[in-house]
Amino acid sequence: MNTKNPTALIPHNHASCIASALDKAQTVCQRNKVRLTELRLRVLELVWRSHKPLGAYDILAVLAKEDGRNAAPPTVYRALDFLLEQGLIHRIASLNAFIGCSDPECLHQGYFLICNQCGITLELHSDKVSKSIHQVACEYDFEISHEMVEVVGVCPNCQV
Amino acid sequence: MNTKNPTALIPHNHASCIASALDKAQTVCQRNKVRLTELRLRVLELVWRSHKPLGAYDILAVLAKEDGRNAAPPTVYRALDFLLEQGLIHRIASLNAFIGCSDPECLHQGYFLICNQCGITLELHSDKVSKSIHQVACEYDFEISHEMVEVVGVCPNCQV
DNA sequence: CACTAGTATGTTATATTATAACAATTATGT
DNA sequence: ACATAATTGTTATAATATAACATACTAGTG
Repeated sequence: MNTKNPTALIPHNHASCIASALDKAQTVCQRNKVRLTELRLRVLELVWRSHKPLGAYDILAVLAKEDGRNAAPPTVYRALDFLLEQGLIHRIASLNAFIGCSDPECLHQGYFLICNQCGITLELHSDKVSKSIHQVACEYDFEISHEMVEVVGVCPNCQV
Repeated sequence: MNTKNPTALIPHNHASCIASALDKAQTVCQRNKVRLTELRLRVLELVWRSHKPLGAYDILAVLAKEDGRNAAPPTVYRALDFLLEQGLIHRIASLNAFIGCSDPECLHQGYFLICNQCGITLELHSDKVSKSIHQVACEYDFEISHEMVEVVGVCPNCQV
């Protein structure tokens, strides 16, 4: 019953994914009146290199290898914190890793489908999921500030 | 619209929470033909000391202080892994911590409401949430193996 | 009972992820 | 150019987790 074919799961020109993400980031940062510095832009680009979540220390390694920038962890974590605050990336708690936000221009919760074979991770925006969570929280008189939904399984490409 | 009053959020005889959890654990382990050793039982008891998720190193500290057992991390992590496998506890990914499973006698996914003020964490079993997640996964032809739903917010007790 | 195979725990070392604290540098508005 | 704030650099360390191998315990078998 596959009714959706997200870009991440089909062959595509990924360069344009990256370009579009960096473009949107510029827009968002201008709107928010914050500075998308060279470092932050570079970290965002690295996060967007694939549709798989990327760890902070992986980013550090690329910065060292490709940019000759022997940065220490705080440098990367600060850039990641900035990108998180601006809604340009999400953190995947179950993987201690980060992934580009598919729609940074509007604030939202991200729900994720994570393939445990290939690592590709889809970001969903499901009203049904959102509503069911808010409803059950409401039943418990619980005031939601943040939702984390990470669904691990096997993507269609990796199913035998 | 508070329609539910979970034990964790109201004053209660917590000793009986613990006793009941340890009791159920015995049952589960007998059924699964696995050994609930002294250490594993003790770790489970510590996890059940409160309705707040407990870190592995907190457990280590209690073992050292109260039991004079100067265990190293692997000792605790192995006990935790065992308890996870038997479905006696859940791991809260966003907190790197562990909480007792409220209904270990049947296998299930746990959805959690986590209070960011007092730390108390409720485990939910919501068909609505479950169905919405499975439905959206199905739309993407995604085969679920594990769901993580951790909702952070403020519990009724902590609301101003 | 002694032996053995399997399970559980102990121990040492180290990997991985993340943050605190302070110094140096760079950008921005006046 | 100057003062201020924001950003990045740097050093050290905290917090979480696992690998690898040694020892001890348990349960079943002859």
